Amino acid sequence: MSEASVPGAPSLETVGGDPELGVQRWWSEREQRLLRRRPRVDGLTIERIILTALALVDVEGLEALTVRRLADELSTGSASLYRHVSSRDELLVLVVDHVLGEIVLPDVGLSGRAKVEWLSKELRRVLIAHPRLLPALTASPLLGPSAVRGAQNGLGNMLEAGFAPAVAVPAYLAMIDFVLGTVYFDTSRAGQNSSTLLINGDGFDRPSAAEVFEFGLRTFLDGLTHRFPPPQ
Amino acid sequence: MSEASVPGAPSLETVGGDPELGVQRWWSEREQRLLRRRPRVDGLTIERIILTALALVDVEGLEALTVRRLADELSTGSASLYRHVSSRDELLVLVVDHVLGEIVLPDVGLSGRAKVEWLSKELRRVLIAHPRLLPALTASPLLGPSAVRGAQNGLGNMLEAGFAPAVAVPAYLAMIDFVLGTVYFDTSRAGQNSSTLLINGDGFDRPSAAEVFEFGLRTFLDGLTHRFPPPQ
DNA sequence: ACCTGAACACCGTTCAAGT
DNA sequence: ACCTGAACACCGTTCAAGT
Repeated sequence: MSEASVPGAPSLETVGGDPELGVQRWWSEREQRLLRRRPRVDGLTIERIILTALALVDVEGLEALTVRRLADELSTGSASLYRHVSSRDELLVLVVDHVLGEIVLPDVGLSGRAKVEWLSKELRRVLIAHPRLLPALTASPLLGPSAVRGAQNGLGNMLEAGFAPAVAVPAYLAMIDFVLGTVYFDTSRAGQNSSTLLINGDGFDRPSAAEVFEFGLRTFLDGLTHRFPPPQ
Repeated sequence: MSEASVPGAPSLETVGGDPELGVQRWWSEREQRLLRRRPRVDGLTIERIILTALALVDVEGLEALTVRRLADELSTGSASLYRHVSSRDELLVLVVDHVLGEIVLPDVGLSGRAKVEWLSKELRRVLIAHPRLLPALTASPLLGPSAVRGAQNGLGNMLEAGFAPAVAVPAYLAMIDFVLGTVYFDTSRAGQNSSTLLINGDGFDRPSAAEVFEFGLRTFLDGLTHRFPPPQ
């Protein structure tokens, strides 16, 4: 997994050379590259690679996704994979965006608040469907086509729910942080027992991860409506 | 980083054999072991190992923390480190709890709600101080002595703020998820640009990570008070 | 008893040599 | 032009041999 860039380095989006993995320009240049490309003779496609990688992660975990192991799974050599992806990190970025593509956008007929709730639940749903992939979520900025689609819908929903941009933007971002936080720590070992055993030790009931999510989402949205009542 | 245990496996806390890394019994058995231990002649102590590992992560990132490299840093061989920690994962667990030990608990004179806010901000503060360590947070349940100290204080604050246990418990857990979510995604590459470039593209102002955190915390706590008004 | 050099079984990635 | 075997420079971890 790649490290964060050095603070103070020039903005990655504007520099002339190769763009950093996963930033906006990286995605657009990748699209150009894919269009220019001739079909490969060996039957290997990036789609097949991504699906096989995801299946491997789902079944055996992120650690099992090694370039060599994936090549085995595809009956080829590890070097051959490097004709389709330039690094293991790039592969992870592609798999993550593929999973975000499973998000079903809310029906346009729903109210703004209902759309906000729908999208949060969908994000949680698709991520929980692939719990062992989650540590890869932080490997790159979430700017692939599916992530962008979700973010545009999500922010749009907040605006449609009647919040001014100066409220909708931090509200949207805070809600994403909350959803990712619950998913991350509820499915990883961090949340598995976490503070909870303690709580059991104190004789309190332990709510399920889903209950904590519902509770937090509802409380946050109620607080939002309470702090910023919709204009009449 | 270790993988989550197989779902459906017997509870890790109650089985007879060696407890899984980071669970409660693991911590207590570790304490027993440390008490029985004679001082080492080579000057290597677990404290020195933890501090050196944390410094290495802070300066060069989590990837640079290899057993071999850490051994170099301590002028010894990698095999020698295995007399103090049984794996790289165990080392990460110890470093994470060490960092949580930097949390300053709220002054007892503060109100319940002020204590809740204080602890959330402290958790955020100590984690942000070591951004490159964060991916290690999910490697194990957070049940070390410092994590337990923080969790007990955190839940206690919620109760002291006047919420019934059935509210305080999910509220506490949801808030932790939110704090960890903001820290995680604001400091990792995932949040670095995230949905935010998009937003810039749409002409909206981009709030800072700190602003999103403050906004979310305040909104959540307001929602909590609104949904569950304190008895008189 | 304690310590550790050297080995084992892996990694991600590159590149010269093949077709 | 496309593909890939074999190598390079690493890993985490173990264990027999040393003191």
